[in-house]
Order: sequence, then C-alpha cells, then structure tokens
Amino acid sequence: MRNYAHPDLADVTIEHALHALSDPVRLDIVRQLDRAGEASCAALDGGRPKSSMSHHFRVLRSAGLVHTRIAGVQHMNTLRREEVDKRFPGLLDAVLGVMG
Amino acid sequence: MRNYAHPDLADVTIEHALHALSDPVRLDIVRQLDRAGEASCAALDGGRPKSSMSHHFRVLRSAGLVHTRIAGVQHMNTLRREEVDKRFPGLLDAVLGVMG
DNA sequence: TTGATAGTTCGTATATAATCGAACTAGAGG
DNA sequence: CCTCTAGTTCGATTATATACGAACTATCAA
Repeated sequence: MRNYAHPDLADVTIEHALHALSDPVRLDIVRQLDRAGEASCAALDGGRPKSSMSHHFRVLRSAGLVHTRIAGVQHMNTLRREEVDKRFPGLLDAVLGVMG
Repeated sequence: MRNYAHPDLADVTIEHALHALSDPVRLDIVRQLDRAGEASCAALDGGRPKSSMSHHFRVLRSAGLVHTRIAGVQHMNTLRREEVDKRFPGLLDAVLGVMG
C-alpha cells in the first residue's frame, strides 16, 4: 500500500456523505478528527478490532470526508474540512455542532 | 390506523436522522416536501409501489423528520422543519441546499 | 535479517435494510 | 351495504453493511 486514492468531492453525492456519517463508529471518528486535527487509525479505535476500523476508514475516505496520509508505519487521518464545506456547505457544522 | 405516533425530537439521534436522509428515495421525498409544504403519500411515490413508500415514510417519521396527518382517505405529510431545525440546527439547510 | 508495529485484505457470519406482491383496514360516497 | 381509493401490514427475497479473526504487507529499528 503505497498511498490512497481520495475521491474528488464533486463526485461524492450527499447521500453517500450522509450514509458515511450515519454510523456511530464513523461519526465518532469524525468528531475526534475535528478536535484532534490529525490522528492515526490506532489512536481512534476505541478498542475495536483493526479490521473493523480499516473498514470504517475506507467508507469515510470513499465519501470524501477523510484524508489518509502514510507517515512511516502509521496512517494519519484528517478531516477534509474545507473541501467538504465547499461541496456541502454547513453540513459538517451541523453534524459536529449537535449535542449528544 | 387512527393516527401516527411521532417521536419527540429530543429522542432522535443525529445518526438516526442522517441514516433516514441517506436514502435517495427518502431524500427525494424530503426535498419535495420542502418545496410543496404538504403532500399525500401518493403524490410523492414517483411510480414506486405503495408498500415501498409506506416503508420509507415510516423511516422518515421514526427519525422525526416527517409528520403525517390523516385527512380522510389520504395521509398528508409535512416536514417537521422548525423542530428539526431546533434539534439539528443547519442540518436541513445543508442537506436541502446541495446541488445535484 | 529478524522482529515489532500499524494497518490492509480476505473470507465468512450475521444483522440490517430495501423491494414489492398480496391481503388487509379505514374513510368517503353512492 | 357496496365499492372505490389511499395507505398499512405481512411475508419473503434480495441486497447491503457490519463485525472480526486470520493471513498478509510495509516500514522502522535493532
């Protein structure tokens, strides 16, 4: 795995983005990335198996929400904030602004 | 069927709302209700079978997004705009504001 | 080169969701 | 009461997601 393909946000539908955000594990990842700025997969796993996390990161990447950069042995993830905000204005603000 | 139970928005999670909105049929219903204000189930079916539509309306109701009022033989649906806006500020604006 | 660490991929099991026909229910009107 | 219409419920099928162990890959460090 040399590096990841990240979709152009223009090719991401709102349905796709909403679906990616509708899972509690993934929403938790997104919230943590919003706070932390950048984090490895392991830092966000909450004790879940690696294969499950890998699946959720893949969904988030395919929905254009998360960017993953390979840094040595770790894969560092960030929210694609500006791009998502441009494509879906207000969506992340709304989703991240909600109280439990 | 005398009338429907509509959940208190406080009991609806953002995950639940996002999931309801992430299906293309349901998103289409929501968009049409946003424009039309109020519509019967049949007016929004786009040629789909009644049982399928009934399922999607149930999901939308259970996510607190749609209110259904029985008016004679028809069931009239509206978006629960103000309540949803209060619970998830900016969410519907973001979802409904997106171009194609 | 060996070992450890981080994460992916594969395969499979299980759960959840979508689709839709058929039978049913409720209200309106003759 | 009969019938039409609008929508629900049931049941079965199929599709899509989730979960996760096991085997694999890549990088780093000793």
